Amino acid sequence: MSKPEIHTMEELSAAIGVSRPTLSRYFQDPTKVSRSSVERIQRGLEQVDYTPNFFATRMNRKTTGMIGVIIPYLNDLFFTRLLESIEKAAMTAGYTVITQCSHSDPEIEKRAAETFLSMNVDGAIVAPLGDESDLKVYERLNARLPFVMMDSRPGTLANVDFVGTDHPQSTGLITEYLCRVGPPPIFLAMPRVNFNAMERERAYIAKMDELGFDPVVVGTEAVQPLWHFEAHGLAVLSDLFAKGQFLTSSVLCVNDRVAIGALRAATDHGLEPGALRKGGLRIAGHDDYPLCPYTTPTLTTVAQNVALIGQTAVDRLLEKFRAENKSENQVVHLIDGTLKIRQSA
Amino acid sequence: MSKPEIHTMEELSAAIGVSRPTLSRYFQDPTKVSRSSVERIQRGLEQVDYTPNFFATRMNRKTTGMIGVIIPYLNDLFFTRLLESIEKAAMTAGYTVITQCSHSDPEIEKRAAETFLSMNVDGAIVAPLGDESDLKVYERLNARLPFVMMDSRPGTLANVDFVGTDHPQSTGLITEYLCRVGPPPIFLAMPRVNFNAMERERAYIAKMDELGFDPVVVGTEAVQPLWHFEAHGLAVLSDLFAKGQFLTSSVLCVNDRVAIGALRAATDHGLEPGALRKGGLRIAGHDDYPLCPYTTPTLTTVAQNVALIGQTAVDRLLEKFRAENKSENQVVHLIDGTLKIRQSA
DNA sequence: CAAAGACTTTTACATGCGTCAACGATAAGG
DNA sequence: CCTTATCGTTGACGCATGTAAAAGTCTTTG
Repeated sequence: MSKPEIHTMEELSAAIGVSRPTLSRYFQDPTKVSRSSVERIQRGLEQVDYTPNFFATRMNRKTTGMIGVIIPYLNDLFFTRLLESIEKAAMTAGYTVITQCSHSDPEIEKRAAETFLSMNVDGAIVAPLGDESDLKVYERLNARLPFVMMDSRPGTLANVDFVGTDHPQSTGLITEYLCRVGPPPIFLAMPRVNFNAMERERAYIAKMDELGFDPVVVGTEAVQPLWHFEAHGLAVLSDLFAKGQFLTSSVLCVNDRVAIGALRAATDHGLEPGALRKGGLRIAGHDDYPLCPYTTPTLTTVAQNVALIGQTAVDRLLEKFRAENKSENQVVHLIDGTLKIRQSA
Repeated sequence: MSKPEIHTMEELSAAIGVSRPTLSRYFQDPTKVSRSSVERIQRGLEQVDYTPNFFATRMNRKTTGMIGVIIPYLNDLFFTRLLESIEKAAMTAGYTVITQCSHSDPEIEKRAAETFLSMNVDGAIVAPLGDESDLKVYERLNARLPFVMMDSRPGTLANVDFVGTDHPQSTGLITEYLCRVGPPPIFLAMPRVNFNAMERERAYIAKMDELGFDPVVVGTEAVQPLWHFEAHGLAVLSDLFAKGQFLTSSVLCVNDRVAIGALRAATDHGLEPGALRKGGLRIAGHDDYPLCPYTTPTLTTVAQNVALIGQTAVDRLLEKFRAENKSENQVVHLIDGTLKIRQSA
């Protein structure tokens, strides 16, 4: 960069002969400055290297143009897709997204929330960690900011906007499908610390009851670190196979990552899960993880509409920005899942 | 929140009877304030709800305590693992990580770099997009900040620190392995826009030459959107199978995601890739994607030491912080890959 | 040609906190 | 009890920009 560096608007204003406040207005919205000044400023900017200081601008503006997003895990393509759709929606609306990951640690989640408050973000979107989270963190955000909870939610939290999949619908859909085309499925669950995992488990049981079948739930004990979903599915199913159980049943997994582990367990035991093998083992998941079309066999699942969830969360936040403090009622968006029938069930 | 909210240090200082500068020093480092003041302040903080303003603190400090990180894709577990290791290393060192994703768009990558400059981050770590990136963006960052490039690098960029896998070593390792235990592999490449993809391709050719085999490279034409690696592997290999080629060869894929697509192609064509099938099709990848132990067959690959790469990148940045402007020479850390022998080859 | 009107620009103050130099208090030494 | 050294405290200024109100400027109208 051979261009001389200029660090403040003051210097810039001296360099190109336009007053500093005019420059300030130019950088916020060039149309608020007269045609002639715009040209003078633009000619000037070509000569030097200057960008307004991020902190100084944000500190004084009423609105920071920033949205804070917290997700629980990073190493999960479901959340990265969600994040991607949020970032794109926010970018389109002219907002900057600041992402923080809780890394499965409630303490980090709490710190991230405090950071957002101290940054005066315009709003926050949070996908909560689960049972171990401090609910006060969410209440605090909700009380002080436009706030939307996403993906999963604690049952006890009142008056918080929510956007996520309609799990009774989505899990009901695949449960019904599995029952229709083969033996009724058992449910390969997870330790009951994740709100969605619990919702899906309940939805499975409700649908089974409705259809007149006996629900069977396995895998609620933690045998692996919580976020190693594949390892969990593998361990639970391997264990059952070793005992000679469920070798020719249907298995509905709480999510696709668990299902991928389950597929491995099945293959390890010489089984080939698939819809075509009437009466044989079938395995299905939930989410439509991006790798589902590439597993062997390809994985039957229910797709969450990730793009719509992210977009809706941002849209709802934007609504709240406009509504200011006209205290509205709680808004809950439940989005339908879509059956993705592939080879595994 | 029944606690009264306090928005400025000024108010807080009035509320608990300690001068504002003392509070300022307390929040930066409590040991710089006398024992008695610390107690007064802590008692006061229990009564009210206050956090120092993020922007105001950052604007005035010489050092912002922030590290900017840019990664090219989000929907890739390799990068999320890298990000995770960076965040943990940075957190341990007391730094806050601000992450931006380029979403495969050089324009976004450029904006992210500008944002970091305007935020006065203490340093930046960038995993570049590839051939389409504007190299001036990296030069600009390197000239103005402690800067480390990570994962892959443009060949033409001089005097920039780098941390990444030693691809001649890692790719050489698996090429040699494949040649040793079976027929010499063809290389399932990618369009030549990704620096690492090119490095691995060259490393494969070099090793094949060294071993006296004829290198064969396929898949350099783009048939899918660039970042759909699995779809690329599937499409390229399916195409070749349809023409009756390479049905019983070995295939070294440029990375594991491509290999996962290749596995699917093989299975679709009734083939069962595996090391045990002497003379039959074998498929291997590169990276040790977290799902490799769960694919069918489990995927043989070379692991990149993600944790070490992330840690080293942060460490190097910290070194540069201390070194100030004592212009040191360029430092390049090349980290060995490790062979992960599984079922597929 | 003067006055009114519609914009622009500028003046002056505000934002929330870091930092230094001067100040004050406290404890050790005589 | 007074002096000196030490350490923590505070007043005053600085940081890079936003913003409301006052002061231009130029065009339009009577």
